[in-house]
Amino acid sequence: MKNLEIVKIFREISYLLQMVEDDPNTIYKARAYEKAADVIENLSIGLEETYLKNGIEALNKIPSIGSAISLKIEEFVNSGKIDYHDELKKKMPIRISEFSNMRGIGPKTIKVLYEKLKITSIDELEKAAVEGRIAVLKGFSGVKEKNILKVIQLSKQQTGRYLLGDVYPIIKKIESRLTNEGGVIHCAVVGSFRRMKETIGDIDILISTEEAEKIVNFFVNMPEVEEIKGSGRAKAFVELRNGIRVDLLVVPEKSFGSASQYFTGSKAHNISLRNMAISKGLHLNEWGLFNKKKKKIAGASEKEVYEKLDLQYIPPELREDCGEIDFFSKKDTLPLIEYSDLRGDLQTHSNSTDGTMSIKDMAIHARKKFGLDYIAITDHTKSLRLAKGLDENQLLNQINKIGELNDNIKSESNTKFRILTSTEVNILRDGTLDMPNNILDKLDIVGAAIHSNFSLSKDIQTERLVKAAKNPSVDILFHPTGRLLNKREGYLVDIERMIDIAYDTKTVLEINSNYNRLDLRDEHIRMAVQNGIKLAINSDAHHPVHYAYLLFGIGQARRGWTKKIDVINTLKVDSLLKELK
DNA sequence: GCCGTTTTCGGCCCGACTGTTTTCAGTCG
Repeated sequence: MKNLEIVKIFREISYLLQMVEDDPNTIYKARAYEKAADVIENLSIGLEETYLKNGIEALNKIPSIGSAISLKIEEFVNSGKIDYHDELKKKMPIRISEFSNMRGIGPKTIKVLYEKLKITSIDELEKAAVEGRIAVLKGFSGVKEKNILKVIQLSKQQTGRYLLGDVYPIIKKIESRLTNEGGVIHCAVVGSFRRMKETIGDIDILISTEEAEKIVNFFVNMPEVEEIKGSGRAKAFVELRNGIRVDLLVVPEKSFGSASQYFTGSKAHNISLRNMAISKGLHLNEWGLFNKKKKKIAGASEKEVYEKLDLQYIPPELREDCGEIDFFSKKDTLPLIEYSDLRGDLQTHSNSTDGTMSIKDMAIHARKKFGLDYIAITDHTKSLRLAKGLDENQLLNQINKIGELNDNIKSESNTKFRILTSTEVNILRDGTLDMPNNILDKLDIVGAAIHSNFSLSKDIQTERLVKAAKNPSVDILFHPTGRLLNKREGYLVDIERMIDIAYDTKTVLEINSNYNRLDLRDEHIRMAVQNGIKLAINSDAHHPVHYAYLLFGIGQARRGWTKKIDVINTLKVDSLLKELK
């Protein structure tokens, strides 16, 4: 995938332009490259493939990519570099990647430091600050010099983005405390958390109150706070002991909707929305939507803000400026899957293999604590030795055992809860399965997954999955790309071909809800749904508490524009079984 | 450099906070 390489180059061009040029109009050129980088980063198609297949005109059709930038993409595909980028680097030979993630120090500051002190790297910057050569510069001071040293320390221990599931508990704890504090009218955690992004850079909290000063003070003095980064009348920024940054915005209740819209983002969505307001002669900011006479016409609720812009309410998970504004300006409706729509879970594990609870306990928790109507027990098969995978006889025994359990459930509790017989059958290197079809066909439902040989070439890996999908016994492909967030890229797979084959063979693709996986990812989900693929949202629970992960899977599904009807485990169990191959 | 329901030229999101510039530039979200 060349996309991310191009993104990096365009970001560098943007940064360098802000340093090299003094013309005030250059900032717009820089922003154009930045915007193009943002768009490419969220693209589900490959630029190289698009160009090779349909030429430069196809690149030109991508929003924010015009004639000049598409030429640069063409140049990169053909030669692996962009001359314009190299020229800019010659003019300003600094290590941009070292500076670009230093909070509070931007291109203008770096430019002065390069011109006055010939600083080109973090090491040189640190040395200059330690020696006191920065404080004496015009426009700088001892305070700023100290701040630079602090930011350098921080950037050295950069933790990057946090997994949604990792920060979820602490976010809920802080939200609950703030909600219950006297004077707080409404409290909402917004930002990328509310958009259910798979990773979170920081935590954004919005509060409506008439006692702003008191609330800001309460916030910056919470026990988790390690350091106050900044604090004003309407905003405060802190860093927690675990390193996460939390931003607070405080507004009056009558602005809660517009502030919520503004603070939820994404940034790109907000910019598009504000442009839309301008085109209607209106003005949008966090305090409200205003007309030409500066009279406020919306702001108390988000719904009101969107409606006054002639839009339907846009769910937070969709606010990425990826076509949602256009879509919701029309009368079409999008019956997105809701967080309460799942009736069952089609990947769960018991202590027969690498789970930690009995089948019966997994079932009881699913029914009583999570309100599910059915689960499939998908223990691993024999070739996954690490997980004590089941062989043919063990699997046949499990089928009998589940039959008995189902009978017991029926007679004991008079409920319709059902345990489905299933397995997570291992896909071998050549695409065959480690369990014969005559055994698999005795199961209610079959999931197949790759657990080995991750480094095969894209073609071979894709054919391996294609072969599994073509197997008439396989109903679902589990965690289809094998990625582990922040840990492992996943194996190479031609996602478009996989979607084609899934369609032809009626194979369901999984959205694995384990927050370390979230696989399929959002753009691929959207591509699958657009192509009529059916999905299953599963927890991959190895313990009953893991059923809670379904929340993250549904969030991811919504980010991929998934409708309730796209997801087979929103069906009643009988209808579900009829839907399968 | 991109883009078009006022525009193929002339616009380009917008407000808060910080620091030291007593009026604003830089940076961020």
